[in-house]
Amino acid sequence: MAKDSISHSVIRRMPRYYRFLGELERQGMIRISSRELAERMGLTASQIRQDLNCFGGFGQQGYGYNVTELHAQIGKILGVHAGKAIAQHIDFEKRGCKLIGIFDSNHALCGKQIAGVTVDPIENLEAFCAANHPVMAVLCIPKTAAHDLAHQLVKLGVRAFWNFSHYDLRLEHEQEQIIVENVHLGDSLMTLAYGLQHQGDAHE
Amino acid sequence: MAKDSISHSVIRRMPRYYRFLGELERQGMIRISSRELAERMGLTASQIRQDLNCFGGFGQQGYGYNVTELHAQIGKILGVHAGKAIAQHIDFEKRGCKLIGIFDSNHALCGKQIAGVTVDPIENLEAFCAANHPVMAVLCIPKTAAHDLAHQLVKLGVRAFWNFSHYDLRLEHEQEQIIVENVHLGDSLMTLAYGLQHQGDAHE
DNA sequence: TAGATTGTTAATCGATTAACAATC
DNA sequence: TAGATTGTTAATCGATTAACAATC
Repeated sequence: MAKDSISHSVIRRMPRYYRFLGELERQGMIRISSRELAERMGLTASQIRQDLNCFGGFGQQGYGYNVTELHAQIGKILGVHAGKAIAQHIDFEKRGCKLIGIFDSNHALCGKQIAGVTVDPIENLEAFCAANHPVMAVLCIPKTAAHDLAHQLVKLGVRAFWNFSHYDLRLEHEQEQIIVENVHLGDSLMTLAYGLQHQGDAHE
Repeated sequence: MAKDSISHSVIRRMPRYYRFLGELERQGMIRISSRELAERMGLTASQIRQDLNCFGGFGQQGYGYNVTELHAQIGKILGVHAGKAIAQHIDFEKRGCKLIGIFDSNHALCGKQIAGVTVDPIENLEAFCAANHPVMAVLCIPKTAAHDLAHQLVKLGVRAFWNFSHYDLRLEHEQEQIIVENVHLGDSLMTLAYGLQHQGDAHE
């Protein structure tokens, strides 16, 4: 049975299960045991069973898990709707989202097409939100602008932020909860650089 | 005193300390206590002191930490060399790295400039590596190509991978350790979408 | 010196792993 | 039925927090 509240570490692992199961399904695999999935993913079988049982008993004793069904179940949990695999790098639709507008303050970019969407001047943002009620915003802007723009967007009804500015967004709203995923690619790069520098430090 | 091996959770937090301290320094702050830094970063003072003491005692009892010094120390730990703030979104130099080559299999893109570097056809990759000995590679390619290209790059001497393909790279090398930072923006987006769907689930 | 705040040890908490009864 | 493998409880491990003596 689904628990009251799922820990963040569990949720963060779900998309990875989703990816692996999608791949296995594509390869024609019908069933898989927690032991084998664990091997492939570099986890323990226990952990996989624990994780999945946060959401429900998707397996069958003596058999394992049906790949297609488990993939679909996790897709449902994560809110992935049926969607065509169209776009390029980040396939929004495949992940249950639809890219409906792109804005830039640099007018030289406006009018150009990105992933099938025309770039609009930032001045049109307010009218666009009033007309289309977007629920999520992707911020790829300098950190100096991130705070103000995010607050403006909250006023315009945006409730989720995928934030790539080098700034830790923390947003409040009286009525509703605002959710933020801060990506920080710079931090990721520095973590990698640290590893590079300390390569071979660990004896053994 | 620096510990033998630092846990990954600690290392992942260091770039964030680095960012915050850089900002505080820029604002002219001279000293800061673990308590105040904790408040600003949304952590506990204990955790900050524990984290920093993995690398050494940078503070002073009764005083706190010198912002500039601590920032510099963490920069040193993370391997950030002096570097001019030039490029746009990901400022490699600011993070101790230098972008020296970009390759694409799409010949239409070759010849164009990105962040001051000319895009080369992928066919030139091998000659480029022989001449320049790059130590890190950033992979923004379809997952079908990631595995093979990464192995080719290991043969060409690359020892660190910043991997954006939707594929979990795991690389081995007899002599040297290969380090990989798998980014998975798709997973990040799905985590966000989950939160959006379950907004307000948590009572209170 | 007295007050503040670190560095560090001990206690707590949460997440991962192990074990095993339930059951397909 | 016997074998396999889950779902779930208990044990372990690691990370975070609390406490406090050291000391600036």
